Order: sequence, then C-alpha cells, then structure tokens
Amino acid sequence: MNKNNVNKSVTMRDVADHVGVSVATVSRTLRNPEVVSPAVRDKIAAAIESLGYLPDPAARALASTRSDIIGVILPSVSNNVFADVMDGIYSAVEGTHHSVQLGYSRYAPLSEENLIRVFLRQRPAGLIVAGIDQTEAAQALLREAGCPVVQIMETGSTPYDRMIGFSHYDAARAATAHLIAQGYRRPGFLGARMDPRTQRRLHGFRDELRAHGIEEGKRIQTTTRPSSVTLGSHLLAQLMDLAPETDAIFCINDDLALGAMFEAQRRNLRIPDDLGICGFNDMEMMAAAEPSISSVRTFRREMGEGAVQLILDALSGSATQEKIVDLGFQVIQRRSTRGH
Amino acid sequence: MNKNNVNKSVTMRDVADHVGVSVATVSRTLRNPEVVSPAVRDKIAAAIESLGYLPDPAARALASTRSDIIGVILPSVSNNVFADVMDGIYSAVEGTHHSVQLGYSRYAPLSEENLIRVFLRQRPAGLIVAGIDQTEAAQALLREAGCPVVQIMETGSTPYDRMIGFSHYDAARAATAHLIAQGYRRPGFLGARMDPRTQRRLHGFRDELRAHGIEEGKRIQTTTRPSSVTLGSHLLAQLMDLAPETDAIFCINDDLALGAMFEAQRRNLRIPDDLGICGFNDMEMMAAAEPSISSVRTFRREMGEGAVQLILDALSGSATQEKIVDLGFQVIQRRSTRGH
DNA sequence: AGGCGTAATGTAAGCGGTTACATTCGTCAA
DNA sequence: TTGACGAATGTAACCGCTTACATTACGCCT
Repeated sequence: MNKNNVNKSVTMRDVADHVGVSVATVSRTLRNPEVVSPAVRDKIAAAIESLGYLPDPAARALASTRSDIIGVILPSVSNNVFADVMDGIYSAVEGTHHSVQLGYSRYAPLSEENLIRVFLRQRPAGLIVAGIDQTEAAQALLREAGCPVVQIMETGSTPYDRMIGFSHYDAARAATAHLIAQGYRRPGFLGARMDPRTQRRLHGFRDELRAHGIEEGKRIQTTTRPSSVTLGSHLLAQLMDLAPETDAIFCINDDLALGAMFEAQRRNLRIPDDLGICGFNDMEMMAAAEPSISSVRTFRREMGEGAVQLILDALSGSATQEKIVDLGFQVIQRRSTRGH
Repeated sequence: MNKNNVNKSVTMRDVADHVGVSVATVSRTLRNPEVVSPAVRDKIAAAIESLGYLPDPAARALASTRSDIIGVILPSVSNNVFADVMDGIYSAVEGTHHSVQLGYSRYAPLSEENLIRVFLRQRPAGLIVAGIDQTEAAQALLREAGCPVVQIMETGSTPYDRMIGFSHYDAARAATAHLIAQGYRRPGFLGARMDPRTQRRLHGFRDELRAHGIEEGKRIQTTTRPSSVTLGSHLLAQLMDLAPETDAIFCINDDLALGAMFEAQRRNLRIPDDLGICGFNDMEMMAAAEPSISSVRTFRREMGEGAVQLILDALSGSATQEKIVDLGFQVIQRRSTRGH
C-alpha cells in the first residue's frame, strides 16, 4: 500500500528484516519461488507489497551478469514503419520482467556497430537489430553475442541467430506483377533513401519487368534523401517530365505514394486510368485516401511481437528449430490500381 | 584497436593492471580527469582504447547511486507526434554519456504512475514526462524525484520541476480565430482520443466561438477512439450529416484533417469554398496535400531537444531560473483555408 | 635540515542484489 | 531412539565500479 517510498529506496534487506529471513531467501522467492516454503513465500510477498519494494535493476544485472534489457537497434526514430514495430515490441514485453532499450543508427552502419557494442556491454537478455546489412565487425559481435539475437524486417539466408521478416525482393516483384496484371505496360519506380533494403526492392521491380520483357526506360526515379510526402510529389514530377509515357508507379513506401498521388491530381492525371499507383507497407491512410491507394501490406507489429517472442523462447529454452520466420506480405488492391 | 572482446568483458581492473595503477585511478580519469596527472591520464586513455574497454553501466549505477539513464514516459508509440519528440530527444542525448529509457503509458494514468515508479527505481539522471495530467501519487513521486524532471508537450502553471511546451488552449483558439477571420461562420470540431490534452483544445475552440458570438450547434464531433485518417473521414461524414451547415472544421490533429479532406472530396465538397479545413501539428504531409492543408505548427523536435537540454543543465548546475519554456505555435495558412 | 602543505595515487568499504556452499531442521526407516 | 537424508534457510563471496579516507612523494619555507 504504502508505495511512496521509492526515494527512500526500499531494498531487499528491508524486506528480509521485515519478515525475519535472510536476503537470500527473499532473492530466491523472487527468482525461483518453488524452492522456498509456501508460508515464507507468502509472508515475503506481503512484505514486498506493503513496503513497496522494487528490485534495483542495476544491482540485479551486476550480480547475475545478465540484465533484463532487450536491446533494439533501428535505423530511424521518425519513420512510422518502425513505430509500428516498436508498438509490437513494447506490447510483447509488457507483463514480462524485461525492459526495452532503444538505439537509433540513423541508417549509418558504423553507428549501428557502435550501438551493438554499447548494448552488448550491458549483457542484454536479447538483441533485436534491423536488417542484414551490418558491418563485418558488427556481424562478428552479433554471432557471439552471448544472448539471443533477432534480425527483423527482412529474411535472408544466413541469420546470425534468428530472423523474422519478409523478402523485400519478392514483395516488390509481387507489387510490380500486380501493376502489370492490371494492364499497365510502362510502370515506373519511385524510391527515396536508397539503402540496401530499398535496393532489394528495386531489384525485384527490375527483375519482374524483365520477366515480362518490359523496358524500364527512364522510369526509375530515386534519391538518397529521406522519404517524405513532399518528396513523393517531387519524384513524380521528375518522372513525368522525363518519361511521360509512364502509366503506373510502384513507390518504395506509402509516403511517396501519397505525395505522388497529390502531384498526379495537381497535374490532372486521372487515377487509376492515366496513372496507377502502388505504395509499400500499407499504412492506415492508404485505405482512407481518395482514391484509395493500393499497397503491399507488411506485418510490422507482428514482426516486433514475434521478435520479442523469439527472444523469450530462446531464454526459456523453448525455442523451436526454425531459425527464420517469414511473415510474408500481401498485395492489397485498391482503386488506385483499378481495384474495388 | 582490438575492440572485439566485448564478450570477454574487459573491466576496469584489466585497464588498471595494463597500466600499472589502481582501479581507483582509472575510475578517476573517467569521472574527473583533472585530478589525475596528465602522464597517467594519457597512458590510461591509451589502454582503454587498445583494450576496447567499455564501462559497465550497471556497476556504475550501483556504485554511484545514480544512473546515466534519462527516462522518458510518453502516452503512445505509434503517434508520430511523439516520434518527432523522440527524434529531438535522441539527437540531444547523442554525444553525451547518457542513455534513454522509454516507457509507454498507453494514455493510462495508472500505467504512467507505475512507469514512473519503475523508472525512479533506477535513480535516473532525469525524467521526461508528457503533459500535466498525472495521478496524485505520480505527482508526489515526481515532486520528490531526486532528479531533474521535465514535463513536455504542454505549459501549465505548476510544473513539478521544469516544463517545456505550449498552450493547447491558446493554439486551438488561434486556429479557430483563423477560421473565423477567413470568413467561416459555422466552424465545426473534429476530435479523437479525447484525453485531457485534447479537451483543452476543445475548450479553446469553444471559447473562441463564444467570443465571436457563434453558436456551436451540433458541430462538435468527438470520439474516444484513437485517431486515424479513416476516423477523420468518418467524423466528417457524421458531422456533415448532423450539421450540414458546417462551413469549416478544426481538427484535433493532422490525421483527422487528412481523412476529413478525403471525405470532403468524396462528397464533392469544394475545399476551401464549401469547407475550410485546419489541422493540428503541421506534419510534413500537410504542405504536400492537394489542396495543401492549413495547420497549427508545433515544435515537437525542439521540445524533445529542449527537454534534454533542461536536464543536462540542471545536472551541470547551469540551470536558468525559468521554470517554464513556452515554445509557442504558429498557425500556418494554406489553401484549405483560402491561403496562398 | 626538519616540518609542512599539496598533489597524486592507493586502499578498502560499500552499492543491492545472486548464488555456491554450509547449516539447520524435521521426517522417516531401522 | 537414533541416524540419514532431503528440504528450507542462512552465510558470505562476488559482480564492476565509485569514493571517502589514508598514504606517499615531493617541493618549499624557515
């Protein structure tokens, strides 16, 4: 009840004294209750409650050479794709005794490597990293991290430990195939922040075009600048100026797609007849847009949840054999590509 | 150079032995270099580098009864308003020896209270919490947190410690005044997730209407459901069905505004003539939309950066007298309210 | 030359838990 | 009744660092 003495720092010692046992017994009822007698266990639980005891994570980490922290290293704070992943991660961590420590690499491999080192120093319970494009040194660190490591966002053939995501290459091919199936013959490509992950999407796009014997012409517009809706507008403008024959576009993400749609409207291009649009990720707004915009749905929240679950399973020894979890994707057709 | 022995755990002991000094000296050169002789200091620095030593944060926290953690408690992961704040926070923390620990209350005051307790247990370097609507117990905890506490997102009269944000009430009044100044006489209000913060925006809206002698009629549509673009469409549909006289709307945030715009387009309402639209926050997409959408710009990144800075200042004793930093806001007129 | 002050470093006691090992206690078989 | 054994609990070392205090070394003054 009297939980307000956080500042006075109720320690395990206090709990032990209050009950009349040793701190070891208190520690045991917290870590493996089954070895302490029910009577004592109950008294200790009551004391913990009434004193408002909360364990000190630093002390615990120091003594057990293992912290409760699950480290998460992502490229970007503000990209809402990662916000969804984080949502999944936090909700999966909730109710466990773990806590999350977040680091942002800002799409810089060296910065990521450094974060890995710093995180590893805390002997984390597990580590979640995005993608498969780590530096050599980072790869080495992750391979012998001494804790479960989960790569998210992508699948690939050689996980350091475990992996949960989907194939960006396949997803891009499927989206492109969709455009072609809808009768578009001159599809273009809009890409921003062309990191390795988005490059794989570009490969998928190109390969699918090639498979259909379609020339790409000048219809691939990319930039290294970070993605935004405004940028989507700019890229479409560029594209239409350079390659007016373009009859559809596959956008690397939904922000670009939305911006492209606005720009198309400004140019009085009719969607989907003059221009088909397909985004990537299927953020919530795509369904609400006018016209609604087709996109490739990805399972971001599930990725976050799944990653945490993989770690918890590994920790509890109940891990499965599967090293790679492929969550797949789903091309969602809407009005922007002649849907509905 | 040989930085790869993270797993072998290079400790301060190793560094000390390598140089031939005591661990105390190593600790000192890390915490207050000025008390150790330059010669020794350099040798230690070299050893740290060559052994790849990284301090153990748990041990440090335990020994110094003060961790390097800046705790941040926000209501939501996925709301991109907070993503911008986080961006500011992380960029301000970068380069310091602090780290960020994030907690999400999911808009539940009790959950927030609990997070505060847990965070305080780690004796954080500082604490950042959102808003001013804490439970009684949480308030008490924050008042005697024993570390700098910064409330962000809002200003109010009684900070627990320090505060950086703006007045939601004033911002809403200004937006409403803008609509009225643009000639709209029957403005409506769209709100989702009506928590105390958005309630204050509603008050501002109402008071401004009253100041102009305008009846609000049935033009206030709110819901407790979380905000989304789709919801913006629904709310506008409801609003226009119930109060067809509505000639403008002030939306609690930009997602709603965007959804409302799409719905207006579906209903063939001309923007800005049949319907004026003003959003809130001025996310990037508002400028790119077709038509571009007016909004109230808020300084979210600056809020995050500023909050961290306030903590760092307090920690270094260089804090100013000002307890409250008002970052203000800015009504940005665009085509959706007859701008440009 | 002896004494003293100061700067630089060392010593050792924690910080709050965990855990291997020791001890105690009750129970049951002989 | 006694000894053995397992369950429950206690003892104490230790995790890696910080820091108050003790010690040493050195230069300077009288």
